[in-house]
Amino acid sequence: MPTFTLPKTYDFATTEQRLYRWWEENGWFKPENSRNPDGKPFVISIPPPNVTGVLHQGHALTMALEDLMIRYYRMKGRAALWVPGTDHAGIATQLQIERKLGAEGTSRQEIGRERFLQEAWAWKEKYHGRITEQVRRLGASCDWDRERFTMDEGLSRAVNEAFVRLYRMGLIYRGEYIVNWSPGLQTAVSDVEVEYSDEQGTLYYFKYPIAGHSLDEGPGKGYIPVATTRPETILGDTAVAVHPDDERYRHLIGKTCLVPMLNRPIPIIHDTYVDREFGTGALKITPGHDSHDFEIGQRHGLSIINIMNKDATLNREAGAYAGMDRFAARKKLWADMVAADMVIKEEPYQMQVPRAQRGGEIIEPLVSMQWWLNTDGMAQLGLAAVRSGRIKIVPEHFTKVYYHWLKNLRHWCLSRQLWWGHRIPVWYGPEGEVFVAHDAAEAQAMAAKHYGHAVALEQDPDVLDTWFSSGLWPFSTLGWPDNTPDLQRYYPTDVMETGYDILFFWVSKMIMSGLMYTNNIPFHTVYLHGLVRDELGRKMSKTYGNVVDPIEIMDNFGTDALRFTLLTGSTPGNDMNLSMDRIRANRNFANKIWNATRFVLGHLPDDFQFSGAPDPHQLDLPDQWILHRLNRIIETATRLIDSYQFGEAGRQVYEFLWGEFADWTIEAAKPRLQGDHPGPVHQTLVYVLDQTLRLLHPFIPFVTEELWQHLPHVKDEAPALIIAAWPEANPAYDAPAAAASFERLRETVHAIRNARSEYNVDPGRKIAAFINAGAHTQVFQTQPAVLATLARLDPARLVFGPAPSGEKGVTLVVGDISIFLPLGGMVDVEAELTRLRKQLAETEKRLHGAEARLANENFVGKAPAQVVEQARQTLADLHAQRTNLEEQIAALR
RNA sequence: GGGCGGAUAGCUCAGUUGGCUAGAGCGCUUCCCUUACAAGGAAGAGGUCACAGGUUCGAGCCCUGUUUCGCCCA
Repeated sequence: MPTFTLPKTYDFATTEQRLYRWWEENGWFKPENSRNPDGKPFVISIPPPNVTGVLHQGHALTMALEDLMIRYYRMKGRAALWVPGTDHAGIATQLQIERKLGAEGTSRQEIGRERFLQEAWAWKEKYHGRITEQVRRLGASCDWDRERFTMDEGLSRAVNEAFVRLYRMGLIYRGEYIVNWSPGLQTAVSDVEVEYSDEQGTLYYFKYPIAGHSLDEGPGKGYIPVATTRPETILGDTAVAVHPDDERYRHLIGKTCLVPMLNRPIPIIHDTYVDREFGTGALKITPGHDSHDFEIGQRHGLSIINIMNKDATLNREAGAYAGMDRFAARKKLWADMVAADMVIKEEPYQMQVPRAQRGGEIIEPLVSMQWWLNTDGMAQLGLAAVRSGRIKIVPEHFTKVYYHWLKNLRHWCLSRQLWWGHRIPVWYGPEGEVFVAHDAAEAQAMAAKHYGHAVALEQDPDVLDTWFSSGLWPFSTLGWPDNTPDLQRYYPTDVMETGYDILFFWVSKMIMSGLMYTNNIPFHTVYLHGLVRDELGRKMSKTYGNVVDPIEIMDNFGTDALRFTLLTGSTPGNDMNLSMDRIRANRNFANKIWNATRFVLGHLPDDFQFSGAPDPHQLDLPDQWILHRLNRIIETATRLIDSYQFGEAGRQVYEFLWGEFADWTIEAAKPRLQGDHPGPVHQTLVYVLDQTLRLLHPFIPFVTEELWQHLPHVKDEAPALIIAAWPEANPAYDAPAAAASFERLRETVHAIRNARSEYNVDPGRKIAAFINAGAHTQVFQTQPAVLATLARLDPARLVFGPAPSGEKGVTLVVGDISIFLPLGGMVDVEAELTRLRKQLAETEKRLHGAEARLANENFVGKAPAQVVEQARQTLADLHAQRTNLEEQIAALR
C-alpha cells in the first residue's frame, strides 16, 4: 500500500515554479551538464523578445516549440543549448519612453539625448525582468548564464564590427534617395516596416495646362488630363509622362506644361512605365515624393523637388501652401484648382495606403540623406544557401516566398533618426570627411593620420535599424567577432524557429549576415510557425479587446495545458485559433496523467523494486499488448518529432496514454493486481508509465517531471526527467500475434458493453456469458478475470464455449468469435434475428467488395505486398464472420 | 496583377512517402458518484472530406479547372 499520498487532482500552481527553480539551480539547462556534455550540440538561439514588451501568445508558441526541441534533443543525449536574450526594439521602445516623457510633461527634445538615453536604460532595466520572468513561466529551459541583450557591450561591438566590415567592402554608402518617412516618429523606416492597407480614397482628375495654350482649347491641346490620389504632390511635380505608343498624347511629347497654381514649367516626357489603362493614361511625376517617380526621374534626369518638411507640413517649395499640413494643403490646393476650373472630376478609389508598422500613421515617401546597405551580393548568398539545400525551410512552401523576396530585394536603408539603438559608427571631420571605425578612438586615430593632426570629430547622430543587430544574433550571442570557445563549439546553430511574419525582417537577414561574416550558415533549418488567433480566427489585438493573455491562462489552467494546446493545435506554418475548450481539455489531460500515476503508485507494494524493464518471458497478454503498442508509439513519436510534426506527435502520445494505457491497461490491471502473480503487472505499469512520461516531457514538462520524481527508478537512473534518456523501442517487446489477440479481446468486450447498453442492463449487474472464441479460444481462456472485469461478467458463469440450445439471449458476432448473453426475458428473438441479418448483409457487402478487390489482377499485381496481404486477411476475417453469423441465425430459428 | 495557404462532424481542428468502415476535443443523446481520476467512466448519434473533371488497382491526400475565405508581394 502507498507509503505516501498524492492529492486527488494535479495542482500545477504549487508545482511549476518550484520545479523550474530546481532544474535551473541544478544547472540542467546548461549543455555542460547534459548526459553527454562533449557530445554533439543542439543549439537554438531564442528570437529575442522586446526587452520592454509583455508576453503574448506568439511568444508562448515560440517558447513551447523551441523548448520542445531543446528538451527532446537534451533527452536524446545531445549537448542542448538554448541561448536566451532580449532585443532593444528601437522604435517600439523609444515610443514607450516618449509616451512616458509626454505624460510627465516633457519630451525627448527637451531633455536632450544624454538624459533620454539614461531614461531609456532605466526603463530597460525596469522591464527586462518582467519579460524574462514570463519566459521562465513557460518552462523555457534556456541557459540563462548565456543571456544576451542586443545593446550589451559585446553585441554592440559585433554591430560596429559588422558595419565597419561592410563599409570597407564598399557595400555601405551614404546617399540621398527616396525613403519611407514616418512623420510622427521623425525617422526613416525600411521597406519591410511599411504595411499597405486597403482604404477608400479618391482619385482626383484634373487638367494639366499646356504652356502657351488656354484650358479652353480642350484636352490634348489646351491641357493634358491627369489623375492622382495625392493632389498635394502636384506642387512637387517635375514632369508629366505618357506612354510612347499612346495615340492620344504622342503629339504632346516634348511640350511643356505648367504646374497648377505655381505655373512652374515642366516637360512632357514618355516612358513605357506609364500604364495607359490607369486614370487618364497620363502620369504626373513627383520624384521627390514617390518611389516609382523617383526612378523615372533618375532615368530622365529630372530634378527633384522636396515640398515637405520632416513633420509632413509643406515647405517653401509649396509656395502659398507652405506651412500647411499635408492633408490641409491637399484640401486647399484642390479647392483653389476647382476655382481655377482646372478640375475634371473626383471618383471614389480603392487605394493601398502605406502605413507605419509601428504606430500606423501614413508614411510619406520623401528624399533624404541616409546610410544604405547594398544587399545585391548578400541576397545571392542567401538564395544559394537555400537553393543548395544547406538551409531547409519548414514548411517547404515558404522557400518560394523567400526566393521571391530576395530576388527583388532593394538596398536596405540602415539609418534611423532615433536615439535608442546602436549609434552608427561613423565620425565626421572638418570638410565632411568620413571616418568609419570600430570606436571613437580608432576614428580619432584615422582622422589624425588623415589631417596630420588631431581634430574634433562629430559622430553621426543616427542609430542603426534594430534588425541590423538582430541579424547578427545567432553568432553575436556566442561571442562573435571574437573566436570564443562558445562560438567554436555551438556555431552554426541548428534550428531557427520563429513566426513566418518575420521571415523578411529577421530570418533572411540572419542568413545573409551569417554567410557574410562567419562564412557559414547560421542554422540548417528554419521552422516557421503561424499566427495565434482568437477562437473565431481574428488576429488578437488590443483594439478588438480579444487578446487572450497567456499569463492568465497559465494562472487558470497551468503552463502544461497552454503548451500542449499550442503544440497540438497547430500544424507548421498554419495559423491557429486558440480555443479555451481545448485548453480546458488539456488541463484535464494533465490531470488524467496525474491520476493514472496515482493508480499505479497506489498499487505498488512497499518493497517494490523496479527492474528497469519487464522480463519479456513473464508477460501476460495485456502486458504483451501494451508493450507492443508502446514500441509503436515510441517509433511514431520519434519519427514525427524528427520530421518537425510536433503536433501530430503530441496527439498520438495523448491518445496512447489515455485511450490505451488508462482505458485498457489500467482497467485490465485491476483484476490482475488481485491475482497470484502481480509482480510482472507492477513492472509493466511502472515501465510503460515511465516511458510515456518521457515521451510527453518535451510537451508538458511540469506534470511529467513531478510525477516522474514519484516513480520508482533503477539505481543509476538520471536524477531528473529533464535529463533522462529518450525512449527507444525494445524489439524484445514486439508481439504482433499477442497484440492482435488482445485487440480481439477488446472488440469482444466492446460488443458486450454495447449489448448491455442496448438492452438496458443495469451497469452494476454481473451477467453470464458464453464466449466461443474460435481461433482465439486458447488465449481467451487465460483471461477470464480480465474479460469479466472489463465487460462486467459473472466469473462463475463465464463459459468458453458455444451457447446452450434453447435458452433466450443475445448473440453477438465478432469475426469468428460468437458471444451469447443469456438475458432471458428481456430479449425478443425476432429482433435478434433482424439485427443479426442486418449484420450479415453488411458483412456480405464488405465481403464482396474485398473479393472484387482481390480478383482484380491490377490490384494484386501492383499494390505493395503488405497491402495485398492485409486485404487477404480482411477477406478471411469476413468469411469467418459470415459463416459465424449464418450459424448463429440458423441456431436461433 | 503575381504568389501562397485554407475549405473535412453542430463548433475548433488533426489526418506528410495515395492503401481496412475518415479521427480528436468540445457540444449533443442515454446510462453510471464502480476506492486512479465527475477535470471521470460506459454506450451512442453525427461527415456527398467546397464543386467539376482527370491520373491510379485504389484519391480527403496527386494533377487541371471553378467557387469561396484569408495572407504575402507588387
